[in-house]
Amino acid sequence: MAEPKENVLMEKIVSLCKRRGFIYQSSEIYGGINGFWDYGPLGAELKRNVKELWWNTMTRLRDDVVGLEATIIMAPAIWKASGHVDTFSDPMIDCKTCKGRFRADQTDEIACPQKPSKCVNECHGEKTAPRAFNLMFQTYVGPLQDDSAVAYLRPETAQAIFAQFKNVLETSRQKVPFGIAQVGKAFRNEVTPRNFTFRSREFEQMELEFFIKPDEVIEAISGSVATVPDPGHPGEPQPNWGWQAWHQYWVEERVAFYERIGLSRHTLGFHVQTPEELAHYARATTDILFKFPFSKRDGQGELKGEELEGIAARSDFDLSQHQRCSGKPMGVFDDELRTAWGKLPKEKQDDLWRRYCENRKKYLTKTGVTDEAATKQATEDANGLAKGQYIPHVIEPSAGVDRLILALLTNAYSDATKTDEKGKVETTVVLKFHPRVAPIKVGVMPLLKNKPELVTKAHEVRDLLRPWMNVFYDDGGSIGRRYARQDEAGTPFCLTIDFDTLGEKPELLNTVTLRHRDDGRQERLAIGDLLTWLLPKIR
RNA sequence: GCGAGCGUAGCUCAGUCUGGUAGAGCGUCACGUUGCCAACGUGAAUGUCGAGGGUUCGAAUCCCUUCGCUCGCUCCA
Repeated sequence: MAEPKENVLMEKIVSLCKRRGFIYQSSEIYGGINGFWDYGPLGAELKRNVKELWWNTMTRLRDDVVGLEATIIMAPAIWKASGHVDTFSDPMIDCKTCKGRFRADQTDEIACPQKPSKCVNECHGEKTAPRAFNLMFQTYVGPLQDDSAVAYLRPETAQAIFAQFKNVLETSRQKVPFGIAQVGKAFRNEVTPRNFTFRSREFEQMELEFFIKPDEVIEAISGSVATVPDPGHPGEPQPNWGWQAWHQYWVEERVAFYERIGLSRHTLGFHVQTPEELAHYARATTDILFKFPFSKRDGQGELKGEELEGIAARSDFDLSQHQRCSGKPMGVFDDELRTAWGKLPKEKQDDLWRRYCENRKKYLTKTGVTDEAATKQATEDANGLAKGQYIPHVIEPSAGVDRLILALLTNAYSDATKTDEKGKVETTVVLKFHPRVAPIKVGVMPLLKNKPELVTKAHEVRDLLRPWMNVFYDDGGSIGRRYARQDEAGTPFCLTIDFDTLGEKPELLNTVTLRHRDDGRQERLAIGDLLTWLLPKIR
């Protein structure tokens, strides 16, 4: 395989991250630990900005989403209900002869790589016994380390949202449709961490669970479910939206978010999961991808991209599971539904009742409930619908923070080599972050540091801006070198305090040079106008 | 976890084959200088050559183990 220049780009990014203090390897002085990464001074600011923007966009700027911050260790039963205890532990078999690794439950289906005419369990390769690969980190709660004390570090933040659904519903004065958002750490004991921070064992997620009414309920209340328009943003949420409209709405909302922080649509990719790829409970999943240098290529040689976020329509699976496993009701009561139901013609009632019942039964049967018990429970659930009760469905936009950070770094990276008059070749690096995510918003520098009046004035400008944004003060070296340092950190603006600031040209008294990172352009701004100029650009 | 490659200063890398006790460029720091894009001068710091063990009079260099990184199998946010 040709050594692609993409790998060279990745290497440049990794070394820049270390050199400038974005990302370090965890525990480096002890030799490091595989799959764990620390954020340095610039990385911590960048990450904080990204999480704050997400939080503000998803919760504070909306009426219909509230926040949650749950613990990392939860009752282990949650992970039984969610399916993680079972599905995260595929028994695997290794073949010592052909070096292949196979799922133990598929050895009679997969062809042997060396003898494709035979399947794996018929070939003569020397195979290991099946070994469990549980991807959840285990620990013990309390001093006794026995089986009853086993607990897990959460492999996703989502389940806490489902587990606290009723509490939030009852204390937030929200009604379906509404969402619960959470940002936090999650842990997966990945078989092979890869691609810098892209697949880590400890990572951070930004997840929204947006609860909606089942289509049958929409139909009962609004007469019919809105048809989904052509691709694109479907506009302001409407009462007659079913899961498809809501799913499309969230995909477009999320893309708009990425665009607002500098990832234009052409840097993103989309993957609509095929029916075979979908989890059995999912109605649809659209992945938003970013074209990383290490991404695989499609038939035309175009980068396909790697997943930043998945937006899944998960039906009522999660709440149903927790209702079934905890024995606590997870349904909601909807007065509007009860009233509307009473006014429906008998045929319509019967039709909706039958469809809701069928969907409930389909779910219950798939979880292993006997046909008889499933019929009984589904009938009860459908009778509840007629009284205004249902289990909400959910749309889940789930994003990886660290992956997004890596995407922003990759997207921002730009370098150029130039030769000076002495023939010396140097490489200049500019990180073209969108000002909203840039770790340092503005560099403040006196033109010369041996002129105390310049330094004093520069300190004043720094102190003026500091309460509002992350400011970096620098008086070391030539002005060009200081600009270059800020370019490498991705600082969008630099302010230089010069003799005109002090009134050498009286008409320029109390103005500073504002220098733009991406093109070096300069303009003159009054110190008194700085905040009104800067704030809209960084928020 | 399996297979392949790699690991020398903050970064990029030379030195490893042919053992003799560690170097370059860039960066960093201090002082001087400085009139808008990595200017210059002087001075300084930094490595138990990824870690541990072995062979040897002597190991960055040869051998073993281990940790980490990259790539493939597998998995996902």
